[in-house]
Amino acid sequence: MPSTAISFGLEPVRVVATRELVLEQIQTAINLGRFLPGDRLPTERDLADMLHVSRTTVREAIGVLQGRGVIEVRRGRTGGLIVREVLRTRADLKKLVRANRDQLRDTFDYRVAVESAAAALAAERRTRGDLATLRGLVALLSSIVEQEVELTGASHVAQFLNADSQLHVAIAKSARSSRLAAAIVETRSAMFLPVGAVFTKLEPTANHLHEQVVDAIAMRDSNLAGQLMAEHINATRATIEKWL
Amino acid sequence: MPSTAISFGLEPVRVVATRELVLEQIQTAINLGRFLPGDRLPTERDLADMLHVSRTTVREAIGVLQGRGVIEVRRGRTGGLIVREVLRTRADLKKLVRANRDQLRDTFDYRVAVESAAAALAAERRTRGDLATLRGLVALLSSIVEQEVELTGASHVAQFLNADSQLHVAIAKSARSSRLAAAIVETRSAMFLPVGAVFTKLEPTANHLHEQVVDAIAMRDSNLAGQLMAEHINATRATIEKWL
Amino acid sequence: MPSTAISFGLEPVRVVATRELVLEQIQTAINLGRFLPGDRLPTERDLADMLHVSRTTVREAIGVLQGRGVIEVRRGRTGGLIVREVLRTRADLKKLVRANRDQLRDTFDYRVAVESAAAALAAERRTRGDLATLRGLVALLSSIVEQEVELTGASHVAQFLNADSQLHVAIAKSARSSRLAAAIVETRSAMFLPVGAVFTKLEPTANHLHEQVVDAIAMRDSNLAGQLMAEHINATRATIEKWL
Amino acid sequence: MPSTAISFGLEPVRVVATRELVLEQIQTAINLGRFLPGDRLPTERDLADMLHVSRTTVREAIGVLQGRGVIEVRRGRTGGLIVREVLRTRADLKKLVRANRDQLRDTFDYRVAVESAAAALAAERRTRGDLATLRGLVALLSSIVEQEVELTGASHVAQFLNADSQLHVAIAKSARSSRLAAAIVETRSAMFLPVGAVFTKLEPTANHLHEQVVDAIAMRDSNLAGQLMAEHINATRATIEKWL
DNA sequence: GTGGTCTAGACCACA
DNA sequence: GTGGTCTAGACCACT
Repeated sequence: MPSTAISFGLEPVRVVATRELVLEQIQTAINLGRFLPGDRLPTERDLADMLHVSRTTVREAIGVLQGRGVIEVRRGRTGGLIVREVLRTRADLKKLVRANRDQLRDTFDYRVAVESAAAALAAERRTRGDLATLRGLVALLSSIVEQEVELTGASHVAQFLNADSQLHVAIAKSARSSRLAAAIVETRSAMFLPVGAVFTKLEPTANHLHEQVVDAIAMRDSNLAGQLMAEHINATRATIEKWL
Repeated sequence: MPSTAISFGLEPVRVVATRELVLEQIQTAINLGRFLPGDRLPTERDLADMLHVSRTTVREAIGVLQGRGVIEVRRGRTGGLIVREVLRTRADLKKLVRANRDQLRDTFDYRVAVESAAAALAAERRTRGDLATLRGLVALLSSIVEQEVELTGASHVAQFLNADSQLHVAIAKSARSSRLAAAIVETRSAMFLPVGAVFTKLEPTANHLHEQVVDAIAMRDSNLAGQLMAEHINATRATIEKWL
Repeated sequence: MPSTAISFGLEPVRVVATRELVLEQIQTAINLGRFLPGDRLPTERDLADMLHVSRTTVREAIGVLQGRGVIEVRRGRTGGLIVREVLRTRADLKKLVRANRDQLRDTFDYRVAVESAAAALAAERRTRGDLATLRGLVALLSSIVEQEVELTGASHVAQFLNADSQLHVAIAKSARSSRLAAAIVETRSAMFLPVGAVFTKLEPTANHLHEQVVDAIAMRDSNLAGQLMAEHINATRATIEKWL
Repeated sequence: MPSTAISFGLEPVRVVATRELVLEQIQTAINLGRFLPGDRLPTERDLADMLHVSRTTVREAIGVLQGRGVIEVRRGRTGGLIVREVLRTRADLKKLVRANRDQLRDTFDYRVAVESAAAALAAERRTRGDLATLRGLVALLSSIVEQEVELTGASHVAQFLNADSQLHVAIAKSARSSRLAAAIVETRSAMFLPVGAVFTKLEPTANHLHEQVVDAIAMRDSNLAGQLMAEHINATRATIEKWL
């Protein structure tokens, strides 16, 4: 039963400044691997257009990201906003992740719920076009896993995560559910830190469950798709929990 | 695959004014039946304290609610903010709900995902205290269903919905998942209109599935709890879809 | 040409508290002789109803009037709000009036404008009923002038002023002009002090010009009515100016 | 004779919120043509200073004006509060004016009274400086009337009305009467709609009576000045009445 | 003691 | 440097 303190269900509101939202958007995009280390972000002007805010506001967010060491601003013709290689000691990361342990567990519970539901619904609702997209993304992931690693381990993982995110979102889209899709994007961004901390190099098996999930979706086996997805996420959870 | 337009995952930010958040909080509390028609909301000053905003901001939200006809403002010592009986023709409601049909379906998909996950987790994690709370709420619901109806049908339903909301949130709390709890609160508020439109009087069976879900939670049968909850919500969905 | 300071015609606004308006209304009614010394005002409750404000607000105004010595509050069955005899030395009054000399002149200019216009229009537009009313009021005034003076001089004058005000307002009403009527009421109240100060007893001729004005109105002689009214007011002005 | 209902001269008080006064001030300034379509009002902060109120209060008034479509709000460095071109069909205007026909007549009666009184007094009291000002304004009006019309008819008229208002107020100032001046400003604002509706383009003769009035003032012919002014206003009245 | 109004000042987002 | 938003506190009018 609700405690008397919130007996009316009224909780303090959190004011969100526009610049925070902008900051979050860009940081999230980087976290999700949309921009890999060394990549150039769109110009300030383009970012402002995309986000429907003024350049001033974008600049403020950029300033913060620069301060965080996430991006580097280079001037001149060859310049722009360059995503930096994130260099953090694993010990630092572990400390950081541990501090948010409860939140992490909460997020995992939520991920299992939404991602397996999305997979189950996708099995019911996917079109042939959806399936092609999913297969394509699985293939892309395989090629990333198997590629010659010329990059640092971190970048390799980042590249994988980018495609991985696309796949999970594509599943939610095949499920025709915008709320689930939004939830997936949001939680993946929230998980970036622990995932980046734990997976410093790709296991050859990283993509196996993906294939099985997509197969289940192909076969329209709703229960199986949901179950496999839950397994997949719980596997990640287990790996991280062990590491902690 | 994501369209090129959002190829970077950067979407326009939605600036959220504090007053909108306040408005949403209060409207949600009313939608969930935390305040029944005829009830008095906390005073403006108390709301401001609860929500950690200034009275001015609260008043702006109050003004909107007044404009919507949701509350009535009475001045003087014995005055206050009174929740109004919402009087809309069923035809109007049907039109309104139909206009948001896609959104409604999306919400139901999402509800099935989060509520059944919450029930399943609750079966694993509930304490004895949680169970007592859940049983208590089920009993409360039963008594509401069985009571002599001296109220209007709408008020009777509203009273039921309030206790119903409390039960569902209590399940999420038993699952020790704040994200799921928040999702449940949010979606229930979003469903306020269609539910209010369809259920104009309580069926004697309205509470049966609740009992079964709580029994499954009591027996720590995770799968069953999740399954029954999904059934429960899908039953509501079916009723509404049929009505449309 | 407007000075640069108010080049936009925007001047500071004066905030008017409700209690001031209530105070003004009651004070004005007394100034105009609507309530004579010794009269009882309506009860607080009735005043509140008449003025469309709460009793609290009326009480505040009453308090001020009591403080000014304008009314006396008597408790009990025979009690009520009693208008007091105003006792001021003539020297005090002269000082008071002199302090507002400019304003007084301004008001006279304005009175000449509106009252003679009202008289002129009344000559054009009066009905037979209007005329009867006007004649009645002139007769009333005559009877007051001629009556045995049992009262103090001040009360006698006050009684006269009351009827006098009614006549002037009746003329504006015969002119079918609410703006002019309102202006007349307002200015007469503003003139109360100087007039009360100067006319301590009634001249036998006090009513003569009234008769002539009403005659002109009866004959529908617009110009004459306006001219006589201007004369009438300018006579008062001259008397006061001489006294100052 | 006054009805018993107001037998004590006590009428309901009208509570005036500061924001209403502010609204009125700004709307009046625009009505009088102090700000022409396309002009920028002073900034919110400046208006607050001028009107001796807080910016919040100004903003409330601004919001109403925006809602009325009277001004347009532009953000940013080059933004501000811009007076909009009022576009209403003449049929709409006619309907609007007709609805207030009684009030319009009342206002005209009052205008004749105060404006001709002001002109008459100005003839007696004007200084040489006043005369120069008056002549200047008449010349300005002439130049407006004769100018090549590159503007829309409405703007041309608005420009004329602005100077016209200045002239009439200047006459009241020459009369050394603040009450008359205030009355003139107020009534001119009240006539904004009908005048704007009727005079869609300037007649070449629009300024002729002005010249004659000022000549009469110059010659210190009080009666003539008042008479001509009355004629001038009655001419306008006749034009409008005919149009209705 | 409730809602209604106003203030003075601050910071934000925009162009 | 503009409008947009929020705050904290005060006083007022109502019942």
